[in-house]
Amino acid sequence: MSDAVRATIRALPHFQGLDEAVLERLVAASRLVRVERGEALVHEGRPCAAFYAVRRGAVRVFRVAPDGRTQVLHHLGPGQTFAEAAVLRMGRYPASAEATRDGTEVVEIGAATFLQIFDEDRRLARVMVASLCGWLQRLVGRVEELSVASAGARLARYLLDLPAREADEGLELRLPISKREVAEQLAITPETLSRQLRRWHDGGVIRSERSRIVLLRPDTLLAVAAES
Amino acid sequence: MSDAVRATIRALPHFQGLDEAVLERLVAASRLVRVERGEALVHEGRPCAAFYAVRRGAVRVFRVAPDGRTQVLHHLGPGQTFAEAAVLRMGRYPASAEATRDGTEVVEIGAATFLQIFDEDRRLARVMVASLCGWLQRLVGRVEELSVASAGARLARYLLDLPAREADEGLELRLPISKREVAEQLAITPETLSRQLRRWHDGGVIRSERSRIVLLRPDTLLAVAAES
DNA sequence: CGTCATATTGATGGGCATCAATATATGTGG
DNA sequence: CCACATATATTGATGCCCATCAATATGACG
Repeated sequence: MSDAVRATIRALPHFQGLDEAVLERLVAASRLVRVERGEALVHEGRPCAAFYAVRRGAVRVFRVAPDGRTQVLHHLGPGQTFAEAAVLRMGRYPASAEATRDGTEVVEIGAATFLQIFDEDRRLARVMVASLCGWLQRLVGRVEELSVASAGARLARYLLDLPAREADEGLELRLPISKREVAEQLAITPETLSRQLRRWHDGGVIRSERSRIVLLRPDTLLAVAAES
Repeated sequence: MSDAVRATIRALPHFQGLDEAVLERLVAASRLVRVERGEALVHEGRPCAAFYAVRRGAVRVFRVAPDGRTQVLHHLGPGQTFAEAAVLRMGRYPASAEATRDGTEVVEIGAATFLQIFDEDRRLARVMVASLCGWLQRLVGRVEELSVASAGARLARYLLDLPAREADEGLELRLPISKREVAEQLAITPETLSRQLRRWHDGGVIRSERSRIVLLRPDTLLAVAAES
């Protein structure tokens, strides 16, 4: 039980190079939370008391626009963290998060202890800052993408960024999330995604069956990703 | 000369509450840079050696897509800073920046000294982290905006966020940058911006002459900003 | 096997970019 | 001060991308 928390925390990039005693304080301030698909972890606007590391399953971070439509900011998998920024700022959560898989487990790291250690240990400050900068760069990339890239280009980039392995006919990869979720993350509709895949399929660029996709001509996708 | 640097640095939110001696070290590590419109300050991909605070004029931060199109990430005015994230990460600049006014002055703050002080002074760490979180939240807002909001809604939000003053007929405001630049920042074309303003003008929502705009019915704009 | 979420496919329309032409500033040198 | 050059702004015509609505298909799972 507590071992699971300990293992997750020790594996986080944020906490590399910290003393044993400090790590144990963090472990003591944390707890394992298990949620089912659709269950909320944090609510936009609520005062924040912790940040989270995903241990199993998947989590999506999203905002709800005034008119009720939701925009997914990130899909997170095991080993990834969220809401550090809110904790450091000691404010309210700027977005909501919920599990998208049954049996999702996250480690909840208490804000108070964390902030205390942040003030004591210089290394933590540096590593946390690096982590925040990583988020910044990812977001900058998304802003650029959303404003200049077409739906096809965004999808091409997404596919090319997935882990793939060599196969007879080309690069073989698996969608780690459902197509609906992929569409959400790329800010397109599932219909558009489906049509785009079919166009590439008909053009002999990919071979697609269910969540398994083989890139027959990755160079063509690279061209699409670069274009428009 | 050095007084200008000193005044700018002392006024930055990043450096509030620091000791005199520390501030002077920062001043010593900084220099005033004067550039004309269109001159570059930092280049995407170059190793970073400093971050910047705008003292006079205006600066735009942008990225260039593979196909040559540029996307403006931010327009910055006096008192605002950029590239802190790159410095803290000690990497390369993730975007380019250039002046958009003649006679623009920025204070260049050397990375080495800054990082040294960052490690020594806990307050600086906290304030810098807060600053980074601010950038994060702004970017999150832009991602949301770009993916769910229409061009009209984005423009409405932009206008409503500008400083305005009461006038006889409504709220009077001035565009701080050219309409072309506004369009760039909102990721729309100047034509679309022009047409949208005209539609509101014809509808009696605004009165627009050159860069001066009077919001006759701000509530209508609020509704547009909330919608779609 | 029935139920429900996910996926696919078609038809339609609107928003916004693109191309093109003109107007209006803004600035420069004679 | 005017003529010219250049950037910015406006307006129109056209078309495409993509969302929306709707229907069906194909899973997943009790």
